Amino acid sequence: MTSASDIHAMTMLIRKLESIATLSDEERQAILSLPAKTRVLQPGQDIARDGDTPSQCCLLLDGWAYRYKILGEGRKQIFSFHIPGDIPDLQSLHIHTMDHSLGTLTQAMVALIPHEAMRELTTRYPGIAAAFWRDTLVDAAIFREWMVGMGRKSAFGRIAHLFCEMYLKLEAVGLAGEHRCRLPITQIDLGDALGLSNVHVNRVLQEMRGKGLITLRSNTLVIEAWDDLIRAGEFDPTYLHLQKRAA
Amino acid sequence: MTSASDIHAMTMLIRKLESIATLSDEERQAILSLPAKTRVLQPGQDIARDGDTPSQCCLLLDGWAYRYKILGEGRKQIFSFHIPGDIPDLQSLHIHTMDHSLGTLTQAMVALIPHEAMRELTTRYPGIAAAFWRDTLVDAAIFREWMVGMGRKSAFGRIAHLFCEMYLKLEAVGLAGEHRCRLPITQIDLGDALGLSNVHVNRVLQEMRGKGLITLRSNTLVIEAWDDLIRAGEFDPTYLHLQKRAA
DNA sequence: CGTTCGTTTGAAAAATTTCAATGCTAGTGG
DNA sequence: CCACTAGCATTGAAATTTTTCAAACGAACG
Repeated sequence: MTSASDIHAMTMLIRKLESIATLSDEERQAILSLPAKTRVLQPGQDIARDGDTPSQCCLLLDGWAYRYKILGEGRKQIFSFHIPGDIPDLQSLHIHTMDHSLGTLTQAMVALIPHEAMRELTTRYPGIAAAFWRDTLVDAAIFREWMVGMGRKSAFGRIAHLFCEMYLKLEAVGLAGEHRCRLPITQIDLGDALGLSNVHVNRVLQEMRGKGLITLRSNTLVIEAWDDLIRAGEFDPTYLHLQKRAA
Repeated sequence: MTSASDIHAMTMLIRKLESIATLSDEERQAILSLPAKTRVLQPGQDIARDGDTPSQCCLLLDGWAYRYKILGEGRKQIFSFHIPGDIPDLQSLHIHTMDHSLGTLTQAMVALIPHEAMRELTTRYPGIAAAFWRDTLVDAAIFREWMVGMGRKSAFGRIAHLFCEMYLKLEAVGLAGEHRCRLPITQIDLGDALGLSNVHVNRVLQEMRGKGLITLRSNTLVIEAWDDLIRAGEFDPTYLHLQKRAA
């Protein structure tokens, strides 16, 4: 189970875990020997659906994914955006029925790891279990931060906050720098994530551009005024619980 | 460390864990021998504060607690309400810095369990670790459901949904029945939890009363029309991941 | 070159907040 | 036992934010 792409897959996972936890050599080795099948997925494809009972976890190697739930009357709520290194459905290891869906935003490469292998690994290495557990806890901390936005911040503040968050998450795995990153999220998605209409998102983005805070064109975000953006979003990176701070 | 109240404490914890997971006899025994100190707290007292680095977990034995974060200009976001059996700061076991606060809503009795003891227990019993992990995952599932409300539901739907959720959570630990439960949450708290002004909460509650859905007086909630309330809140209990369904 | 999907614009409508005052109730001290 | 207070609930009116609707525009793709 160690084809070239599988080794790449597990290296990616180790990098991600080490951005939020510490691993021993033995633990790293154990992760490297996890079995996995890699797959390439098209944009807009579902990886797991609300109501499913998956038997494997999905490690995102390349591209973007997102978690969401469809309500009636065309309403949709997006819970999170995921980038390479993430295991967006890690929770399925202990929560057997999906209470939301997971899909791709872009073309994506994923590694599928059987739950059974993950359970063996976590049973045998409590330190790895703790690292995975911690990952799901950071996930929850991000949910809380989004709740703060949806509950108590203006549309402007919410969008600003999301931009700061995505930039730092990307930077932590080496996919962003110089206040510039890829952001393959439509204004409709942005609205569905932040609880806004796409029309309003559009207007707020224009306002942000007008104030010289950002540039956002063809899926590329450039943060022109980091400090101002942070202030507008009342952003404090503590909740990301990154080991090496990158703000 | 096995005074009468400590045994009561761990029995409470076992009951809670068994509402969402399955434990073996040996695991139950191990939990019963956890060390703990019980404390009585006054209403409105903080158990842990944003920025703290706690060294123990708090098992709620009696009374209500809640998690929240204070923003500037009098804004506040409440993330969750907690009832007996919950460990509201279980996450502190793997996330060392609090990114929000935990306080009491009513007078409360808590059992404090050192992190060290929790770590030993979870290292030695992967099944218990999995149960605790699962508990934090359900916690996250509830956050997601609140996000759906704040992002995509009307004030009416959000409040209805919260009432359904709290009722089922209480019922699962034997603290509610016959569509009636205690609810020591002010209209201000309700607003801070759901992202609404207290004034608007008040108006929506009147509307709910007018429609004969609920009665809410002196901290007691009576759900007069369960089916209608579920429909209004678009409530589906799947996300609570209770073992014994109680809807 | 025609679709399709996403962005942009304007105008009107709706939900919700804010402000400011008043009422209510339980607990406190006299 | 009663007045007093603090915290919560309620009300009305005006202001604001955000949504909805409807249409036009633009870029990418086959």
